Amino acid sequence: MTIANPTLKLFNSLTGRKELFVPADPKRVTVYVCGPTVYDYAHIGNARSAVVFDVLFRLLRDVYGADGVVYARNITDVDDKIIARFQEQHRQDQQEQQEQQSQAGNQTIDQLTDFYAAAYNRDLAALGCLPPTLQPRARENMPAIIALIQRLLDRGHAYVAEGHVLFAVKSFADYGQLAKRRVEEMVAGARVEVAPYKQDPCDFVLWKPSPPIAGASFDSPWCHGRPGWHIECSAMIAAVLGDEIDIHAGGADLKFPHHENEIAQSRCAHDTPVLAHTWLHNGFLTVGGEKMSKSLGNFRYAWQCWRQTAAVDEEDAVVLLRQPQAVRLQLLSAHYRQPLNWPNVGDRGIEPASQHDGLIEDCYSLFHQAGGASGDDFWQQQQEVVATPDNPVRLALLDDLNTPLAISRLTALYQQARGGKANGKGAAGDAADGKEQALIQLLAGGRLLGLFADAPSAFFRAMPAATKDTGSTAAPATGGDDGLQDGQIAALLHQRQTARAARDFAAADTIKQTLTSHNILIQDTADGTTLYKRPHDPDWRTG
RNA sequence: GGCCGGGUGGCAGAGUGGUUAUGCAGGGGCCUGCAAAGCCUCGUACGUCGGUUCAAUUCCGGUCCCGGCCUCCA
Repeated sequence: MTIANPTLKLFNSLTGRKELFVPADPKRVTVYVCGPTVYDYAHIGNARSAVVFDVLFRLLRDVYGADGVVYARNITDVDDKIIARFQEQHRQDQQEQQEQQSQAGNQTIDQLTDFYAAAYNRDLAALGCLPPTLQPRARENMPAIIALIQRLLDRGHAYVAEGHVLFAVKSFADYGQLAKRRVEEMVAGARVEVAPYKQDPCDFVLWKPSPPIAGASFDSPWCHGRPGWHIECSAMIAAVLGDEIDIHAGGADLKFPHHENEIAQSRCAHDTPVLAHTWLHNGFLTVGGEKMSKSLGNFRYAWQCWRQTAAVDEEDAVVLLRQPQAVRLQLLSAHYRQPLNWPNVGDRGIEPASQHDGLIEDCYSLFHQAGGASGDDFWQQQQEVVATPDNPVRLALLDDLNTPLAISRLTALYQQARGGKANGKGAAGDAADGKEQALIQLLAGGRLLGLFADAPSAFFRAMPAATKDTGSTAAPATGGDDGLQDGQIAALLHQRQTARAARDFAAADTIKQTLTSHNILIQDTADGTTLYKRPHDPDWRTG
């Protein structure tokens, strides 16, 4: 595997600088991203993190080869919030006996975590995220977690107090390195939990006692209980990737204390100079300038951004409000380290169309046009296409994942491929060839961003009906099926032609309005024929 | 209080020591009976005050705002 142009630069939170990324082993680049705690659906801000680092995964695969990258994203299925959620659900079920088991009908904690883990993976798949190479779960790694805690005890970095096992922050000189904080400063103005059994206010829990709870408590050498929040990641990283990894990523709010504590645990247990060489942290989604969060209540579930219900039993019955790919592009429309403003939900409760919805559709139109009879031939032939080293989208991503720039480059490739805005310098002879190449690189560049996974025909079949802001108070169209058959449309168009020929424009426009009200778009052409299409059709039909 | 990050045209959002992305919205034009589609085109923005410089939105300093983290959080 040749490594093409391996000049990936990434902003490393650990050093505070943009650095050239150099993996320890180019044949096995190791990446760990903090995954979800599965007690609820992911909101769109959670999805941002996964989407951003999915782009990283794709770029690394491009540079180091698909087999050269190991990407682990955990599932946290042991957590106080999960227990709380389960008990709350249980109470509700008892209160509303007559109600049919709603979303999950989760009888056990196992079922609850499995349910939300599956929902998480499904939402991300819809957003075009590749499955991670590995998806370790906390509960399945309990022996590794316990062994790691024991190791920290043996090495004098942890102690037992009143049934708890605690990490001794004082035993680790570099504590605070990632967050760039000093322990004394934190304690000073601090809101750290000062428990009497802590040797130092900043010490944090590795293991805590718990009464037996099916699926959420475990035996250990110290007491029956469950692990603290941070130890699972340390244990799973070591278990599936190694003691020292190349990249560790997550949301900016995980930097402290979560990642700081991971570093302390892992480095003290393994006696390593770093846990990860490169640390990446993504910024938040904001709503009206405020961080989107569950506690503020200003969040949207990811699925709400493109479908009406979370139910997925019958895919065909699900009404798409928007293309999930367009939601993905919107998530990538700001640089990952910056905050990204998420528009307020409109009166009708649906996500406003983003400014990039049109680009996806336009690109697909080109693929479809290039795709022969089925419309999919081009897309099929280019299944294995990769970006050239100088693909402008690729170059933008190599510079610290500059996705906004990449999107503008995508737009330029689209213009080139379509032959419009003749700023393409390939004016020399091979204009057609240049367009063809641009189209291929448009597809390849888009795939680096995680777009264009669907075949054109499938994409257009799934197109939501036009819900352009018509000011109508009616519910959004539920699919654009309007009862008008092709024959009826042709007849109406014929009538309109006749009226136009007679210069009876009032009659002609009445017919046009009828068609428009049925979501049929029409287009008169220079040769006198009239074309029409429904919003989800890729091509104009002759009428 | 400590530590980060940011203030760019109507909105969103890149970037750069001098030629000033991109998208959305908007204006004008071609085309059209009218539209649609397409094409062409326009808007010279960088919080504020100083400094460095031939030249600063871009570098430095002050200042004013805004956001995040320090507690569960992507």
